[in-house]
Amino acid sequence: MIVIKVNTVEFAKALADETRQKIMALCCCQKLTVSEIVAATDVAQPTVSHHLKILKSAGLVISERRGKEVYYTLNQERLAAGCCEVAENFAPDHRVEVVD
Amino acid sequence: MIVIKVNTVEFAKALADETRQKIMALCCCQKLTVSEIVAATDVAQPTVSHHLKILKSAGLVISERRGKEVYYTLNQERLAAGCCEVAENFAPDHRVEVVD
DNA sequence: TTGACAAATCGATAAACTTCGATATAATGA
DNA sequence: TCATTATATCGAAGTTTATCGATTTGTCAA
Repeated sequence: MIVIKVNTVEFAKALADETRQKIMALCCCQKLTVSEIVAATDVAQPTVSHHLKILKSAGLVISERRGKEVYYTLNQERLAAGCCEVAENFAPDHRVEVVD
Repeated sequence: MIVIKVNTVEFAKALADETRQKIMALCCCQKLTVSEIVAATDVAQPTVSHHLKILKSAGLVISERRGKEVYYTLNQERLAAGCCEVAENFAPDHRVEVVD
């Protein structure tokens, strides 16, 4: 079993924005280009790129260039690990786990 | 079974600060007065009160006045619920649950 | 009711963050 | 090479947030 260590402050900061949560919900189960995310949200392209950068720094999205386009998708494993890490740190009386 | 609905943006914002995470870690398993939290952290009393207010708004701490002092303790149940809510929203392929 | 202590609120300041227009970089096809 | 399209970076403006000193509020005991 692989244990992913997550910096919980960086993790929480990455989540702590409505626009980023929208982006995360969008590319949670699919790969989307920046343009597609821009079209699906109400923010400008540089803003989307900015948020994607923050999410990427936190390890919460994975990117993959295909020609001119870059596809982004949520790193669900990392997200689940972050949630568990937070729960472990602050709610030790409640065992929160990834059940597979 | 009681399902606690958590606003994930407010939840993440409440977590998204190092000082608040320190405070949460401190009063995670015990009741502490504001003075005790001030003594244990490196921040001024008004700052601690400010952070406690944010945590309380998010439902993450419970307070209880006893005479002149106010005791704060982390609401672990709420914290675990928030973690699960985030995981459910953004990592639906990974089942994250509170295991009791 | 007054004095003392704990905690909350106020007000100001500085730092961090979000947003976007303008511009730069990257990739492709003509 | 040049034009075009996609994305990233830059720089500035506006907003939010963290912090703390000063003050207020709440509680109790004398």
